Amino acid sequence: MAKIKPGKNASKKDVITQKAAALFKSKGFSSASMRELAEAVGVEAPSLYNHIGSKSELLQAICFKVANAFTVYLDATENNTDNHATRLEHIIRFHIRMMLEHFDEVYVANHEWKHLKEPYLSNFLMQRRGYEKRLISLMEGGIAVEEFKLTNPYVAVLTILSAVRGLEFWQQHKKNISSQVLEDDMVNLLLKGINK
Amino acid sequence: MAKIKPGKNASKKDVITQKAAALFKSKGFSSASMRELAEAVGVEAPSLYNHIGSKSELLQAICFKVANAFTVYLDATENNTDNHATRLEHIIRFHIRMMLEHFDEVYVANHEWKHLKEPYLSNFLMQRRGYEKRLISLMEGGIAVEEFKLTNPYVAVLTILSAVRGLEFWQQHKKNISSQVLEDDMVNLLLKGINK
DNA sequence: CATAAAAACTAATAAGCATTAGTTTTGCAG
DNA sequence: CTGCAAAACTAATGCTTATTAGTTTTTATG
Repeated sequence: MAKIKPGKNASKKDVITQKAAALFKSKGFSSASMRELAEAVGVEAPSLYNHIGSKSELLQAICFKVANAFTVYLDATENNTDNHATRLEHIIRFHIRMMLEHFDEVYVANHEWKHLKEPYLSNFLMQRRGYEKRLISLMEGGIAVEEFKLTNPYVAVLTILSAVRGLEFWQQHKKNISSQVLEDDMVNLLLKGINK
Repeated sequence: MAKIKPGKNASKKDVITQKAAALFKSKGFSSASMRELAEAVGVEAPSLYNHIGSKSELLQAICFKVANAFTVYLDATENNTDNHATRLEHIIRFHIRMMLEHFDEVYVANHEWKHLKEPYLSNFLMQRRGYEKRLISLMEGGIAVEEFKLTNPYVAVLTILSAVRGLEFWQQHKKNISSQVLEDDMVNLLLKGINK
């Protein structure tokens, strides 16, 4: 039978990982079986193991790809000289676009990280916690120079991250409202509430 | 061996359901086993079936208990004569308190509803969709009478619901910040952004 | 104290799971 | 066109799962 044909830029492993993200999203990591994944890929289950190490490894790849993307963007943001409000806006817009453009993977990283095995679970949580702390620092800095309203920075960061995460529910209505309008509307809503 | 002792107001089934909510929250529905649940209850796994019908039934009970609580509160809210902003504030506060006081069950309803079986899955989604629509109507009404800023009502409702849902991440910091402060801060943040 | 129901127990079933072993097919390099 | 490595296949293993059956213990009632 025919081999899995890799796309132009995607290795076979990448194809499997992408299908896994879609499957883990729709059924959850634990309920998703390797047989189902194999069927989505167009192959028998044991054949997958010519390309990947284990089911867990797929979850790891997805979660850390997402986590690293956010970390890298935040690194870049911290190294520029925009004011706090502008930097925050860029970060929010990046979150929204990640949500819209890499929906399956972001969804899985947000929902299924619990099933990571040690030491990956701890690593993931540490990275996530570090990310939050850096956002909180940005918020505190903006409050200190009076770019943002005086408010609990934890609550503010939570509210913003959670609101953006909520886009996972909006996927269904995608057709009724353009991505750009959605992005602008949500950014406005969040910033006009926090900007002084 | 001793039977499960029901509390003053809680039947044995209620005890099992509460333990199930905690377990489903921490491990996810699919990964949680009836053996683990039995251990948490203090009994052997097959003994659970003297009180419940199946694992699925537990998930149904949890999800619909939560869904019904929200629906009942919204019914009451729609029958009073407060203005739109006040009604919205009450609803937000109710969501926050549900989140803080019935954390396990709300978390499970939010995260594990996917594993409901038909026809319960469809029922749940219909009820949820109906709830969202009623909130959107409230938002549209408030926009029409200029109590709320002119904005996409879908995005506004999404943002509010998602922000409140995000409290599931804040559980850890509970000790550092009182429930009342958290509630007030979050309500302020959400309303000052939406109120004209 | 006797009796009956409720609820616990142990043992067993059947299905599904990720993964490994061993073999055959495919496709590219020389 | 030959040979080798990559990747597919089939078959099998061992484990875990929810749930049922059948039996014994506990609890409440008269």
